[in-house]
Amino acid sequence: MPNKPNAMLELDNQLCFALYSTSLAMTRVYKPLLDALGLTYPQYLVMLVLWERDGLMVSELGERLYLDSGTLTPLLKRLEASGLITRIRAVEDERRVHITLTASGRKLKTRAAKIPGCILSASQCAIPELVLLTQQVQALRQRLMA
Amino acid sequence: MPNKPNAMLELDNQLCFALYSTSLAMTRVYKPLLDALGLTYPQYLVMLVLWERDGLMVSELGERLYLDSGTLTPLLKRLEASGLITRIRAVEDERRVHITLTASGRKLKTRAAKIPGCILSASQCAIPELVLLTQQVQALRQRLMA
DNA sequence: TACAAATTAATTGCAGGCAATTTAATTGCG
DNA sequence: CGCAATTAAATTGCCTGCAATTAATTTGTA
Repeated sequence: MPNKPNAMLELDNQLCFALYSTSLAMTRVYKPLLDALGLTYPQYLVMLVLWERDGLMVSELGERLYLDSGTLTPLLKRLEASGLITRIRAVEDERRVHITLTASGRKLKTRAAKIPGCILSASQCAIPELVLLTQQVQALRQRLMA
Repeated sequence: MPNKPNAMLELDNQLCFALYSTSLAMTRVYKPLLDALGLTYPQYLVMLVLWERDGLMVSELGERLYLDSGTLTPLLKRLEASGLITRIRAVEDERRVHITLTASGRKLKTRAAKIPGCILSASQCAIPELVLLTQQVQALRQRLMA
């Protein structure tokens, strides 16, 4: 009965592509702001986690960001090389590595505090709608991971 | 007045991270389905475009997917090596390269037609909500790119 | 017509993501 | 206790994204 038999295969009908392309568009908006801090977008996410709670293990960072050690280990080495974090093996269990902010890493939070406002204005979106959209996308994520 | 001065910097309040993590979660759901077709997710997106309209130039594919030649050229070479497309320089303007489906590439559409239904059921989401969410995310993309 | 400007892909180099494997340390069970 | 199973992080290899540059072609204009 549908007059478009392949409507579900059309690119612009697909939520996956909307998410994919919008996420990349978002990263492009962040790029100049993060360049000024010397961070990439995934590195910024790690810093957000650590600014909330310092001293996490690599695996705890991974649970928070839904990323694995194959992604995080080299990224964390670069953050360490930038002087923003330290990577220290736990003495009580030497398999574990604790990620801790340096003074410089903690200090960066002040400058980063300006970023969300810039993104908000770039998104041209009222805050209540933005909060709702965030919750809807988060709910979708939970269903996809189930 | 806010009791959470840094609420905007919290990871789970950020739309960007919701989009980023949900887009990656979506790709993970696609992975086993696309493995069966021998495609990666971005390669699948290129195939979606070509199934809608064949013979596009690299730059037209890029406009449709919001990707540049630095991403597309190697990806298209891999699709060519897989025997799904041909890359042919236009005779009327030899700067341009037309991307055309092979018989094998056209045929793959039949098998791919089952994928959207699988994703729909994985998303555990009613179609009207899904359509609305897609439109909202697309609208955000347009505002971010403005 | 000659030649600078533009356009289109391709190339280079770097930083993710992620599957698969490896290394090292710890747990737990016989 | 001894040793297999488990766990945590690191490593390897491949495929994106993307900035910056290059190469080749075409356009437009003096």
